[in-house]
Amino acid sequence: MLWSRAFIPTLRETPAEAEVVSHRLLLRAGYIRQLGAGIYNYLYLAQRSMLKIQQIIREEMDAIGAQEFYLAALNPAEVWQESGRYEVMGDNLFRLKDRYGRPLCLGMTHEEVMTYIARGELRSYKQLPQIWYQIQTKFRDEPRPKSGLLRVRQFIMKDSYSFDLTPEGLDESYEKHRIAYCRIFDRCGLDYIAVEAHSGAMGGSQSQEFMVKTEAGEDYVVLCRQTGYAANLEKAVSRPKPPEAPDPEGALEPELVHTPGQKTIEEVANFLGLPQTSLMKTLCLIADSQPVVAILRGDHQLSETKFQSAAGCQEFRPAHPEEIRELFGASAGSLGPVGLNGVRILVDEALRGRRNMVCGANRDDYHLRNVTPEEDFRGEWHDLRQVAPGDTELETGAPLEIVKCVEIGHIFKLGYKYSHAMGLKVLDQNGAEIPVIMGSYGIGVERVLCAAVELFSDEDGMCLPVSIAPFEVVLTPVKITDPSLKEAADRLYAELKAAGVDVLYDDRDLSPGVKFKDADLIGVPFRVNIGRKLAEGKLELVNRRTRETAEIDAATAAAEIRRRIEEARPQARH
RNA sequence: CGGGGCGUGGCGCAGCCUGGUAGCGCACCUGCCUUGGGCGCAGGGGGUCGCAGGUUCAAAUCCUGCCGCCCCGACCA
Repeated sequence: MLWSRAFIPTLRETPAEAEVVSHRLLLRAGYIRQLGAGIYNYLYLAQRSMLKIQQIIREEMDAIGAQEFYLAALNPAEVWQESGRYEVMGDNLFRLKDRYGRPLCLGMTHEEVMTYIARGELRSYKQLPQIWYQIQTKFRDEPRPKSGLLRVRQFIMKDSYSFDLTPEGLDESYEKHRIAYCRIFDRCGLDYIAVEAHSGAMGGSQSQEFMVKTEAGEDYVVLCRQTGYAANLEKAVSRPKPPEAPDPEGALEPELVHTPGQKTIEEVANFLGLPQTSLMKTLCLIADSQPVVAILRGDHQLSETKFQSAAGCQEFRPAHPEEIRELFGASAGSLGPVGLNGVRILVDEALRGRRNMVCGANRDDYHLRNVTPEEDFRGEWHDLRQVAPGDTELETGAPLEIVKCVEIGHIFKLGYKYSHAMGLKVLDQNGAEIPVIMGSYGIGVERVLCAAVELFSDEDGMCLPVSIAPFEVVLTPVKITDPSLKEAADRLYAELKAAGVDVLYDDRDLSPGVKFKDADLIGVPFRVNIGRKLAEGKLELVNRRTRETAEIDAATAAAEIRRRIEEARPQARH
């Protein structure tokens, strides 16, 4: 492509609304333009990168025997009503009506449609396993689109679905995907982490997310460098920091303490001269309309996802002050589990074995000393707390760190959720009807691009990996009006094109500084300067990421450039 | 949905408080000049001041309502 003919609207200044690095650079480099909140147009450069990412995905999916479909994005509501997700997805699902008033929605993922196809056509165990995938636009009415392409309302996703006869078969399909995902992200040149994940509203058992560490992310991952443990904060487990003070010994009876005006854990701890670790925190949640009480160590935070699974509820919210008053006879500053009847009590594992702690007395301005779980109250033991800084690895006690990440892919075992809901069954060897077991596997294509930009950029712009950059090399004759430079550039351009290299030829009559700045900004991994050294038969090959400059012979430049591009191309390591 | 901010040529902003001529930098067009890191000189084009209503002789500016976008929170396969 000739730069003089290409639509690459680079900006010298950053549009005011862009905060995160990838958003700023994608705008400045002329990759994307915004159309509305969470809605973007992908211009020439973005589309080239997106297509390269999709091609890598396609190759690796095909390599595990997956079959590409093209599915309807416009879905009749009935299909989603069957699975129950028409309600579950709430406002996140874009809904519309056709001219006759029939309800439709825009697909935010395609479990329903894939299951719909499968149940109509799959009849026999002989047809399994199957892996079907699509690379298509998804729609989600996000409550708050943000961070450029990282959280949007319309985006491209690769999603695949596996259909197996047995759980063992699902294990195989899942493992195939895991390896394919590693290969895809390797080939896209990303540094990523595979972490244990919560399977959330999708339902299912085992689940892993592929994460890229970046400040622009919205997920937190708990990592252990020594043991390799890696899990989403939503599901991570840990060994808590030990209590700061020993518990009083002995079989002491609960004792009322007057604590006027002391409501928060911090206030009560200070008032009594105890560390927060000697207190119990009592939270009241309304889970699927039923009150549930959660007891945690004073310094710990409730993990919402863990609470939800422990309570086994669809949704929950903090109780309102009136509800708390009615249940406990006290307000939120003085709640405790002692003497509570008829309410489910969930107790965090970190309190197991603790004795004679402090909690609220269910009487305003009073707390109780010497409260011991299992003796003074009973509840169901669960892991309820969120991993906190300073916690250590559960088994080994090795240090943990918590890092901010963006999720680029997610694989999980769905199990029978959709086959049951929608009646997907096949006949086995004995002629008996058995439900099909499913898996679901997604990759956010824009997020792969964003993650690459977040990972590889500097003050001048992007430094994209060769495999997903819109061009592999840019030719920059320093002075296009100089016939000898132009002639050399023309020839090299023709040779590179003939060699199958993705080359952008900056044939614009602009000062070299402008051309260098533009090339740096759009992130092409190699630049060839054609300038003063040409008289000696030399060109300069500049590596965008390292800034290393090599002199190469003009005569054999095309072959040399090609060699270096291939050398720089990220390889699958799995 | 709660809190905050912003809407003025393509981009970045000033002007608004204290009503009266829409302005600056970049980008763009023409010509000359220049050519190894966003070059110089000269000339030029482009704006319903987010929308609607109100106050006023007069509104970008004051008042009311609405819309849009961004950020924080809530939310989120």
